[in-house]
Amino acid sequence: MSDQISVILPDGSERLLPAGATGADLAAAIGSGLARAAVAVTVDGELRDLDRPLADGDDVSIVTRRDDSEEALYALRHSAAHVLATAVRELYPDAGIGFGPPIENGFYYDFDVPKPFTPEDLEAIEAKMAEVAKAAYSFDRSELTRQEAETLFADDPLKLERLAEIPEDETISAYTDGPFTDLCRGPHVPATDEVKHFRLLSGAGAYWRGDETRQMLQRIYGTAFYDAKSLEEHLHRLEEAKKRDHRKIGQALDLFSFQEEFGPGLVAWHPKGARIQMRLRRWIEDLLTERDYEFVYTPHVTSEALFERSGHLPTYAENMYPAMEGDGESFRVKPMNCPGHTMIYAARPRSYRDLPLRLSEIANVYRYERSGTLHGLLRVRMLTMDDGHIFCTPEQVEDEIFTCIDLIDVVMGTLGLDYRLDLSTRPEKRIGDDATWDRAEAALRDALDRTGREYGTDEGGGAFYGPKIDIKFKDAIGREWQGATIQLDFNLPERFELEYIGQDNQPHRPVMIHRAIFGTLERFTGFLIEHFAGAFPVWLAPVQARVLPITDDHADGAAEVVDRLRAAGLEAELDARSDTLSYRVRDGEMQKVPYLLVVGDRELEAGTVAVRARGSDRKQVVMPLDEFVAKVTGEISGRELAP
RNA sequence: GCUGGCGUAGCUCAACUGGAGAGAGCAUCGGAUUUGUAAUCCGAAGGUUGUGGGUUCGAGUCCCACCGCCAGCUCCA
Repeated sequence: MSDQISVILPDGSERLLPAGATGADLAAAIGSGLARAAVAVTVDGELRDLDRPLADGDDVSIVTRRDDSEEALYALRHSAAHVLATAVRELYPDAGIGFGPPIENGFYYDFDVPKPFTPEDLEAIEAKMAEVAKAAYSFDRSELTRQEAETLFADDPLKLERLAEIPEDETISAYTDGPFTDLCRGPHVPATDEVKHFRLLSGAGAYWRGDETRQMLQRIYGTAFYDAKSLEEHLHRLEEAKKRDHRKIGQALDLFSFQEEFGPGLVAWHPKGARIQMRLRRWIEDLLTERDYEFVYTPHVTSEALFERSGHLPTYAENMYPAMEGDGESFRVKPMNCPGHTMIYAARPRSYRDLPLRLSEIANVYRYERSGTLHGLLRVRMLTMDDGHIFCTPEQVEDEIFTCIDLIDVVMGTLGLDYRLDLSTRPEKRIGDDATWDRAEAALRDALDRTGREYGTDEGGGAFYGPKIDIKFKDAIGREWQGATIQLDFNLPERFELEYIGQDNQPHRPVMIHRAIFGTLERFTGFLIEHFAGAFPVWLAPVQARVLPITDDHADGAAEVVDRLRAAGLEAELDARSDTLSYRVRDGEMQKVPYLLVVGDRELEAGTVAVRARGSDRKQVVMPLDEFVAKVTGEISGRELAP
């Protein structure tokens, strides 16, 4: 064995190091500044501790606390989780130790303790963490035999369980920081004093291994950064996100309500919220009409037999409202539209000439979601799907998928949203033969390739009845949302024995595509509220213009302006309250009205309006009323992101 | 569904360790004011303290059950 090794740096250059040199040694060899900033390394793309030896030929990159990379934060937060566990063990020596991974924006750790942590407990733990951090314990890695590990964690049943699952050929490692040792794959920052800027955020119950049949542990969530400013910014973002909460804004703007009298998860759309719904609905209906969809209506309550046949009752019953009885028969409220649409397909013989048959129904469906999962508009029990099903030949799948993605692109583009596509392929448990799956996945891939967009692949993430494409998009503050889905289905055509007569005069089985663009109007509206923080572009805004007469003398003139706006199709209202103009301007701004039109002597004489666009402070533009109408109707018909 | 927390006027929040008729701001209503771009003044009304039991001389406050909401888990559009 040579006494020197050569490693490759990110710029492609090679560096000679003594055999046994570590990442820290490499950093020191490059420069003292780098050595001080280094927290970890990546070797061939894999994140590792700084103090592990490098091997000849390794592709090494130093991860520093300054580069704010995902890797750097990963190592820090993973270490912060250990600091948390160290602190908890100091305060609660008998606490069982579950998992403590870094997660997006932070970390958590699960503990087995007899009593949940209170906010005061969290404060005490946070204080203890600061002590642990200050003590600057180094994170020491040790590799253990299975035997040693079992001895070491003999008192920790959760760790033993985890240990038993580690494959024979995998190295078992543990990390020690001061008084605490944890079974852990690593890597970590060099020492606990790197964990300076952290905050514990909340505590909550979490099932061991995420399995609801297992015991519940107490999870503590926290976050950590390398510098105080980033931590502050993150906490500030959390505050901002709270202000955007659609439940708060929905209340403030009088868009919708949830009331005990309706029942959990059941939303009542007030007039202003209903306007948003209506705009979205008309928009998607127009888009679908242009794309040769046919609109259908199917019963909201149907015989239970339909859902027996579709397979929903055997597999989906717990998400369905209980049966209601009548004339000795059982009926169910529909949780999905697909069985109904399938029946429409099956209502008469189909020829290949009829295909593709594109059916859409923007209908309310009801799902009996578990009570604990309900969440504002984002998770409800009455939901309005912009549902559609395409029945087509296998050869048509690619074109149809492409058209669906293109439609999504139009919708996302109009709203100014960046999105990404993910293909989910065949899972272990599935129906249909491999040839069918091969063809289906290839069709989805070809359609995705045709878009020219990048897409991710989730191998094995498809539904048992077919592969799918998911759309994820980011909102104004960087949060990712699950949006549209396009799903291939071999199951329902099978169950309902759907057929079409092909060119060869033989019966064939069609492919069914489920797709929703918004997903549900409820969730999508909730998303839009948070994305725009209630300040909708004028085409979506529930009130598009509000007219403010300066004094009572201008009220009649202002009312005429309102009439004129309404005649032009705008949602306009008059605010002739006897409060000061300032007061009414403030109210209009708080109600997020896109345009406030002030009307006084000057305007009435000249036939103009003084336009204050939302958020423009004192800047106002005086323009002829006709010009304003032309401008805004243009913005509305173009669905512009204005003002 | 599970674990924990919370539930006071339309909204946001007060009410000392259980102690007299549960207070305030905003919103609402009435009056005054007639306003030129983010809160004019005065007044009034508004609550069986989520619901139902219980403990107590006395319960918004303590106990139990139920309902709902919130956070998280699980599930998911």
